[in-house]
Amino acid sequence: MNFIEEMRWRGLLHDVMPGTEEHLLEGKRAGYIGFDPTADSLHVGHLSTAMLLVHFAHCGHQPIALVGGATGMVGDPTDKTNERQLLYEEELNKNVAGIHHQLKYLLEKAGGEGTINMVNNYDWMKDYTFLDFIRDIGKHLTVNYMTSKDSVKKRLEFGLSFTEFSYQLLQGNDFLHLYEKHNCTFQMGGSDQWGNIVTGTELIRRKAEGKAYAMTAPLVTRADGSKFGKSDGNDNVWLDAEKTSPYKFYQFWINQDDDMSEQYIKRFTLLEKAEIDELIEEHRANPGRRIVQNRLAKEVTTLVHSKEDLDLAITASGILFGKSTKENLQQLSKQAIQEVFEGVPTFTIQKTDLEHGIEVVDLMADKTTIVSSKGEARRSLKENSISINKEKVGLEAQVSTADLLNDTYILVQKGKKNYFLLEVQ
RNA sequence: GGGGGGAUACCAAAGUGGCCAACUGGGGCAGACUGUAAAUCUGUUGUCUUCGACUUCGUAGGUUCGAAUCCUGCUCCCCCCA
Repeated sequence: MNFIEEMRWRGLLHDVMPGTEEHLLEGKRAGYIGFDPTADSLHVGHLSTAMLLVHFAHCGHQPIALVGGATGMVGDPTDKTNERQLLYEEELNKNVAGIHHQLKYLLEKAGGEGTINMVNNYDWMKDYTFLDFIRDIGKHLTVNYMTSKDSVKKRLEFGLSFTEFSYQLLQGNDFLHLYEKHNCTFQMGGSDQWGNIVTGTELIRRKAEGKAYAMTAPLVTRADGSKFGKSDGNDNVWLDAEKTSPYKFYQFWINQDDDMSEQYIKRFTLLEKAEIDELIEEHRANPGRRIVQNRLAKEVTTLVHSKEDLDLAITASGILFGKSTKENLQQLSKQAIQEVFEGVPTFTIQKTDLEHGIEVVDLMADKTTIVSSKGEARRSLKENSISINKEKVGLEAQVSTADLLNDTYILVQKGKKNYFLLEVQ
């Protein structure tokens, strides 16, 4: 299958070096993407680039995933306005291990065992001495060339340490190394990586007198246009089930608006063009059924987590968003509740607190962190946004042991989408 | 080294002695309408024992019946001249 052609219809082709398509059509090629260990788990932003490798493998090529044990120590200045904080070695090692594991799992699940070649640039950088490096690598590139990169230029005005300035040399050297040792002639990445990638192909041309190719994909943005993930806040969607539960992960995809879901289904699933076209057509004919969102959520949750996690997420979503009532909830067994609400924030409260009834305000503000203050608790009650066991409650409402589901649980809902489970002891 | 300007809630930005828990915009959170969408409209966005009280306007003091607003020290930021 023609990889570039595939990328083109999926809307994943932002920039491509001339001759790349022909080069890839000549036979099986090795291509890589680098991931810096900025956290111990990948997030959806990484997933979008990781999918490039998945598609690459799917088209019959050899994917190489590089974990940046070395580059992570330095920090990529791209899209950073401030100098990056250096990571401690211990934290770095943990991050490398986490990311390594996730990438391997993901790629093998999508492409079969043994499809992925995992490398860590720390392995070839750790014994490289500074002198050797500046003589071997630094000699081939001019500072003029390096400073002309956008990632550097933007920072020159505000300051950029020599450390981060050197980042592109490290990434360039990675490409050179893979070219020489793994016959890797192709690098992919997000569109912000173009500068760093080109440094690599340039280095290969000058030092190894070889020819290497590259392509970048548009960055995934949220509905509001901001870039996914990285270090902004905790609203990131992580691949690690501990950080973002499969249920939440599933909901993330379900909640995408129409435009986004059409983009995402091309990017994040391996479905064929004909099938996707059909889904989109069906969806547009009847948008209320959210066909694309549902399929997207199903595919991605299965890929990243598992079929079992998906089934639970669907069951949970059905109960939470379907027309279920208090009676439905009461019919659930204790075990079913536990399974369905896996990953929903849970608070433990004392049974004695409930015996004589307790004001909902006190319950939410004192016994849990559903709201951050009593003022907020009252406000949300006035706004009519709080439900207990699927029934809206007002300011005066009280909760007692009579409200317990299965003698153990109370389901609190704030707004339409935020659920909390209270477990009585 | 000299001169000038600034620091206000999540962000931006008004307010320059009492009408200020603090205009306005963005963001957030919710409600209505919907399709768990978008757009739109509405409410809300310091804390509490909530028709009232308390704590907030860089920081520490002071003046005053009363200060985000005036004075002094300190810290940090920006600009201009050398």
